[in-house]
Amino acid sequence: MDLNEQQQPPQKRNTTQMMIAHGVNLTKQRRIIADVLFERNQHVTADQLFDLVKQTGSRVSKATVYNTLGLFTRKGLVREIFIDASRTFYDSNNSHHHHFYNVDTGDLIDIKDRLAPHFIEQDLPEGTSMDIVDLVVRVKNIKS
Amino acid sequence: MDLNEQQQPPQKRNTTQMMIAHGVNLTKQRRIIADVLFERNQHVTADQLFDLVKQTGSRVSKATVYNTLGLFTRKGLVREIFIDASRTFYDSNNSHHHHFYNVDTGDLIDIKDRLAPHFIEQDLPEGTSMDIVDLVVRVKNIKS
DNA sequence: CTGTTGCTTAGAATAGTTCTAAAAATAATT
DNA sequence: AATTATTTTTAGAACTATTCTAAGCAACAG
Ligand SMILES: [Mn+2]
Ligand SMILES: [Mn+2]
Ligand SMILES: [Zn+2]
Ligand SMILES: [Zn+2]
Repeated sequence: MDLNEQQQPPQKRNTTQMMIAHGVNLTKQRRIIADVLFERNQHVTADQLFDLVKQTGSRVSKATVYNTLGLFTRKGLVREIFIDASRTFYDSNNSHHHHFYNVDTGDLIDIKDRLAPHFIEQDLPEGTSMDIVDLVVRVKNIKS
Repeated sequence: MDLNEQQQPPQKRNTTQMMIAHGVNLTKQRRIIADVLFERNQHVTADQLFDLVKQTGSRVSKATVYNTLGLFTRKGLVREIFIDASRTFYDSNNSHHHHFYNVDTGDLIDIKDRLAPHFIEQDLPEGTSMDIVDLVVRVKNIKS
């Protein structure tokens, strides 16, 4: 339902370095957002992230949270995951991996290995059965 | 951008039979919608389907289009494909397959075979390169 | 008929997201 | 430093896909 802890050990990342490496200009608000977002591997909605920032005592507008998530996505710092029309998650773990989404609980958790879809069924989370495999390969035009 | 023709030959399907087989009660509006939707394999948004129905001269409310697509989805007649927060497509081909989505053109086309994601790169549509593979395995709780 | 249930409908409401336009911060230039 | 240009933030309005509401209609059973 809410934030989903990840299995990987939470290695503290240098958010300043990350932003510079990806060509993101540093600002006060972006630092705050990045620090909260990359504190650990997690899947958060824009609204959840907005709340998390608030909980640290810092004040960042919701518009900036959206703007920053969009920027981070374009720059490759985070991955957008579209679960349905009203559930967009941002994945602070930008490495290549896929997800289990539990339609009953709303849990969104990582698939550890790059398993072929046909073999995933063997490794479902405890107490769950396969619902639907949604694979969308997004391609882009080769710029000429 | 708009409706994407599919590669498969459009075999006319008996929509009445389909609905009965899936436990959908027959109504005037559901027949109209099913006839338009299953006329061929296609990926349509609710709004596009609403327009298509209008073009046949029949009048069905937008609410009923949404209700019917929801019902058809629950009964397994169609598949929902969530491309992003404002793009939900309904696939009139409910057989197990995946999709290429072109982020530049908006084209949504079928992936013919059940390829493992790692081998898909070899078979991209002409003039496109891989953007992102979005695989979400939806699981559900085993009811006790 | 009469009541019950299921279905359709218009329009209102919801909610996630984007837009707008102005202020603030930051950087560049003289 | 002072001025100018650029970027960023912000509150709130606007947008839009979808869902909800509540009333009417259709089908059907008793
Ligand atoms: Mn909240
Ligand atoms: Mn339209
Ligand atoms: Zn993840
Ligand atoms: Zn398809």
